[in-house]
Amino acid sequence: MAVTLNDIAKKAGVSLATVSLALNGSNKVNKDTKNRIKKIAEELNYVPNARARALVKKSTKTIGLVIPEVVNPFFAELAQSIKDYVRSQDFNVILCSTDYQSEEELRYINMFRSGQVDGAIFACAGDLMAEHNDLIIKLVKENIPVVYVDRDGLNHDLIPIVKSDIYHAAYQAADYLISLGHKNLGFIGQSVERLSGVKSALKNQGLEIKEKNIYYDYLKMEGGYAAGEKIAARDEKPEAVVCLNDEMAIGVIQALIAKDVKVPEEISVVGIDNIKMANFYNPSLTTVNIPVSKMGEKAAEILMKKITGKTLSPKEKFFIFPTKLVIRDSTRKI
Amino acid sequence: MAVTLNDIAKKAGVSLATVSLALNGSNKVNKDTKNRIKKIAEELNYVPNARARALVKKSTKTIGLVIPEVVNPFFAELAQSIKDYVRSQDFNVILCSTDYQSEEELRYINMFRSGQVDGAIFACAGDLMAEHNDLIIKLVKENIPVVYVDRDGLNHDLIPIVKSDIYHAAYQAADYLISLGHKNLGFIGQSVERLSGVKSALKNQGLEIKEKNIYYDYLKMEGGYAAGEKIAARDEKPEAVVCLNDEMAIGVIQALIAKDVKVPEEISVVGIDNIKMANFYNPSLTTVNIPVSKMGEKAAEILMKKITGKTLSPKEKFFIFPTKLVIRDSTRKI
DNA sequence: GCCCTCTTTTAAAACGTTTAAGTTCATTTT
DNA sequence: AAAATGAACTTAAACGTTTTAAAAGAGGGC
Repeated sequence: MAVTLNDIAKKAGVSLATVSLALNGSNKVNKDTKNRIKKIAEELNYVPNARARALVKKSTKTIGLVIPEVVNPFFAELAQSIKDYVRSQDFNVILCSTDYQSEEELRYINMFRSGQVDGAIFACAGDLMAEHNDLIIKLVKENIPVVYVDRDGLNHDLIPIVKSDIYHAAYQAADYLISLGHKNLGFIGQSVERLSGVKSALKNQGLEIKEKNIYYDYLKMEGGYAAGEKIAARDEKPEAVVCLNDEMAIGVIQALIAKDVKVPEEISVVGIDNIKMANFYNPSLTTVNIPVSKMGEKAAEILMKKITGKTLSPKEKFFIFPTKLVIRDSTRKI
Repeated sequence: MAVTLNDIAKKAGVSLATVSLALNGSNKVNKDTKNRIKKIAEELNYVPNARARALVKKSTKTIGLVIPEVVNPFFAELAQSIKDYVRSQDFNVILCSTDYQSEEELRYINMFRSGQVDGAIFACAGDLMAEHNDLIIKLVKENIPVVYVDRDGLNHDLIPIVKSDIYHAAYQAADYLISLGHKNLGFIGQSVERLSGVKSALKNQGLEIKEKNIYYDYLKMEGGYAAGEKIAARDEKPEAVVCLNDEMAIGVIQALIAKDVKVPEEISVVGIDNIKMANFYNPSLTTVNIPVSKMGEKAAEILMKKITGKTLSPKEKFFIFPTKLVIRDSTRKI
């Protein structure tokens, strides 16, 4: 059905090889024949068969992007920026969301091994995925380059990592709250790294976090809401809370407001990420900016370098982005 | 480097065909040899080459999903639901966001023609993309099935369409505002279909929309914010506004609040879509639910039917989902 | 007319599968 | 004992490119 090189060859009265060479712009074929062939290809509405080409070129011009979910502004922005970069190099991205399921990630790893992609980016998947690190290293050894985004791996030579200083982000958030005069802080979410950032900011001022002010809720808005409800129900509340991310922060605020606890008058709330909504929420959200678009772009750039066989600078093997406090209306001075 | 059927064949002392048959579970090969072959394949860590398989099977087990942007809760949810469905059939999705650029869509159409996907879904792209409808029809005739989601096409036999009754959604929104006692309505966004829904709800009550209450701003939060600022600056404001989508509604509310115009006390605002944030915003947003996940799933289901050569019922060629008013706190009775 | 060189074209292998059409050999049928 | 059947396996073509090595042709110099 579809037009092939052979069809063009017959019509042009030349061999298939000449057609291939001509269409790929080889300078070994006569200019006139080249033009004639191109014209015929145009007429016949020829499109090279990507599947056949992939087989011989050993490349699909496609990368895999593994993220927990697209329905999450942070990952959506990451996906967008990665897609934008690779598209500029004529690559495509296969969307691989795992929904935080370990088996799903496994399925993707196996798919990658089959050569359906030329490389892959794995973004922050939580600790449960750590068990796959060995498999991913195997993948890399089988010549499918991988780069990590905000995910811990041991072997930066094999798997470059692009990350933000998430520990420092939490530190900045807590430190700012302390500077506003808050002493009794809370933390919402499960993240060892962030929690320890908060703790060390407190420690620097001779303060501590109370165990009962730590809420290990689910890392989405619903989780934040649940934590907010529990806080609202307490007599003696924390004065300010740091949330794992902006979505949780919004959930917390929404729950507090629903229970008539005023933000920031009664409790200051700060998020992490600086998603777009942080600026449009009411009250607008004080947060720590994570330059996710830049991170995505850098990760894509590094991956493309690996795919095209370029060598990486040491810095590119462990690329860390700074974070920045963004002050808005969900926090106030005591 | 990578293990092939041939390697296994040699090691097992059989022909390559037998190996292929055995691994694909054919019952034409002796049980013992089958097991022996499978064991060897396992030992050698064999993974079938997806590129080679794609060539002979004329299928990549991949579909393309064309959306304007991922960074948009509506499309993110659409993408997620589509991905979930096709994944259950062992397919993958290539993320094709156009950023509302017509040329980008064109590039994707050409990529699809090259056989890199087995089918594609095109989601609501606005009127500027209409020029591609003919090309997309050509694509379908070249045996790449397509289904539209909330996008107008003429030929439902060739291109099935899954949509929500967006006209009715706007009608419901306006009708509800009228029932609350509002007479002087506004509309924000560019959408012929939605605007006419609003107009006809008004007409039914002998009312009309004033031209100066229509704001043709850009369909994102920033656009909503811009419109909200303009409204806040007016002396005689509309009593209530219908927004093209929830994001715009949030932008409008944020601008109004920033200018000390109370929502809903002074102006009622209603959105369309019912994104997750609508429920978590403050005030929570009255909106009209568009069942985007269901739409995505249905579109994926229909596309898979076409890919696997099943015939569609007439209903599936034009599948329309009902919308539903969701009353929250951004509207109030006069 | 012959040898060289240079340009242009072609044949054929390769990529790694799937699968239709054999072949072989043991077993059953007549 | 010859013929038919059937199970188990193999051969080889096919998928549509790319690419290398070889062939063919065109001039040029002697």
